[in-house]
Amino acid sequence: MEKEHLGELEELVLLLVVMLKEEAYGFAIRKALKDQANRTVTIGAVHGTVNRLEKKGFVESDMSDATEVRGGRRKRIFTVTASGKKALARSRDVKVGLWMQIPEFSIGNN
Amino acid sequence: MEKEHLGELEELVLLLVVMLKEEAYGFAIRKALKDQANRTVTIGAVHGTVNRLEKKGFVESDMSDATEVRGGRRKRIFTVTASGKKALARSRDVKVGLWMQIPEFSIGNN
DNA sequence: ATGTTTGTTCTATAAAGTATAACAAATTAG
DNA sequence: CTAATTTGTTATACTTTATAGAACAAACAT
Repeated sequence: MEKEHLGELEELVLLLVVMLKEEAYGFAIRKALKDQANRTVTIGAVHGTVNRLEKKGFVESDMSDATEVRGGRRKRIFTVTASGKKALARSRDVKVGLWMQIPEFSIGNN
Repeated sequence: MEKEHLGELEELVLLLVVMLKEEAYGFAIRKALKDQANRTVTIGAVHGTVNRLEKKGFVESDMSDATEVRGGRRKRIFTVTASGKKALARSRDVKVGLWMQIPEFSIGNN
């Protein structure tokens, strides 16, 4: 329990997978990235990232049934694993720990 | 004001540069990384990172005078720039914003 | 049946992160 | 004085993450 840290985009994507729940698939993640994190990336970047996260065991994926939306084909839905949640909590704790030691950056400020 | 985001190690190193103040040089950053962030990296990794941060304008550096410590040669001291502080604040705001939307990860929990 | 929409997969390149070795200056021991 | 030791930075090579774009696939509409 010391290795495996999340890259910067990996962390954002993983957080959004948690937030999006049953709606966590490529395009939706990309949209959330833009809306919620002000981060514009291509769809290829998103899929590359979730694939990496899956290989690391931080998410799992399953194909959904197709919806009855225009064109709506099957989606690959991602869900966070227990290991993924731990990685997120660790990353958060490290950063919060550092911020708290810097008055200028303590949460709430600025 | 939208581009230029910090990598994961870049963010930690930049935060430590802020914390270490006049003691922010290669070896000290590496030690703080281990003590404060539980992150073990080689000294080459640290220097590569601060060099990148300097190229991006997030830190500046100056050679200090040699100290009277055994072997103590001149150190390259890094200081955060206004632009670096903004990048840190932005990164923090994005993450705090996401965490707050996820009860499970809201600060204080876990 | 063919075009449009919604979505994933593939491939290539750039940027970030890691490890190791080479180099440099100051200190101390002989 | 000069060798070895300590404290530190630079250089180089390699792997992993991040980015972009195009190719591909299925469902729906006409």
